[in-house]
Amino acid sequence: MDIKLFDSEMRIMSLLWEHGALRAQQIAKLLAEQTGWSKTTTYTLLKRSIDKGLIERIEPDFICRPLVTREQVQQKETDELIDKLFGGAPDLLVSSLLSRKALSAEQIEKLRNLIDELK
Amino acid sequence: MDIKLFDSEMRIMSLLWEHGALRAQQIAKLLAEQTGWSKTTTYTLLKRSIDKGLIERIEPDFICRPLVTREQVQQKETDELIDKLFGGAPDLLVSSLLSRKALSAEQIEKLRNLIDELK
DNA sequence: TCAATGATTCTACTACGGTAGAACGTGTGC
DNA sequence: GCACACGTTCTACCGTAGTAGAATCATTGA
Repeated sequence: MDIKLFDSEMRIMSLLWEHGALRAQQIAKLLAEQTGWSKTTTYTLLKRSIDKGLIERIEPDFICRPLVTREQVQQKETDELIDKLFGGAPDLLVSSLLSRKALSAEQIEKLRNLIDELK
Repeated sequence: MDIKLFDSEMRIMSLLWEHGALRAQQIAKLLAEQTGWSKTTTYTLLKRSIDKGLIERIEPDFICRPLVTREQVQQKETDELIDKLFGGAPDLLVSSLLSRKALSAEQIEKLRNLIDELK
């Protein structure tokens, strides 16, 4: 099970993470609204995602259940980014975010509390 | 200038960030050693990177100068990851890293100091 | 029962990243 | 003057993500 997701797969998984398991036809409907995809596009992507082990297909009714969690994907992709661009050092990513003021005062305060708890 | 880099482009840019401007032939030599690429592969990638505006070609001698910095790419890709997987909230990325113990005690201490300085 | 509508699958095109062989150009030592 | 070696460009193949039309299957209202 390859955890790296393409944009199209992310679209589908986001729906599943948000709503839990869904019927294929519902996914097709939602994605048609959200992105304008033809429903056959959605079915093709669903098939590929099932083949990749990202989604389980449950009969009857073509229910789709996610087999990976958002957290797993977050971790995997974050680690890849850190390896690729920050030489494997996660603190460099964090200090980059801090120093370019990507976080609000409240967010920083929350992080400070988090760090205190870790002690 | 599209700042998103593919793996192959990252290889080249990493060399340029590390060494500064380099001659194409040096890049081909280094990458042949590092990755086993044929030199024509390197030249193809160089051409594509130049066309994309990632690299400036300076004559004579086919000097390659990087047109984007590592910091720019770090920022761009970090922001994309945050949008794609953390709902645009950078603090969620950081707290994910903290809570899954991706950082050492010293790294956390450094971050704490960084946060203190920001106050 | 059967036509129509909607669900699902089959098949296939396009664009592009990854890769490199073959060809071409050019300077240099003999 | 020329052969050779190296630098550079041209051209092209492969795999696959993105996309969807056409065909098929199933359900249901008349």
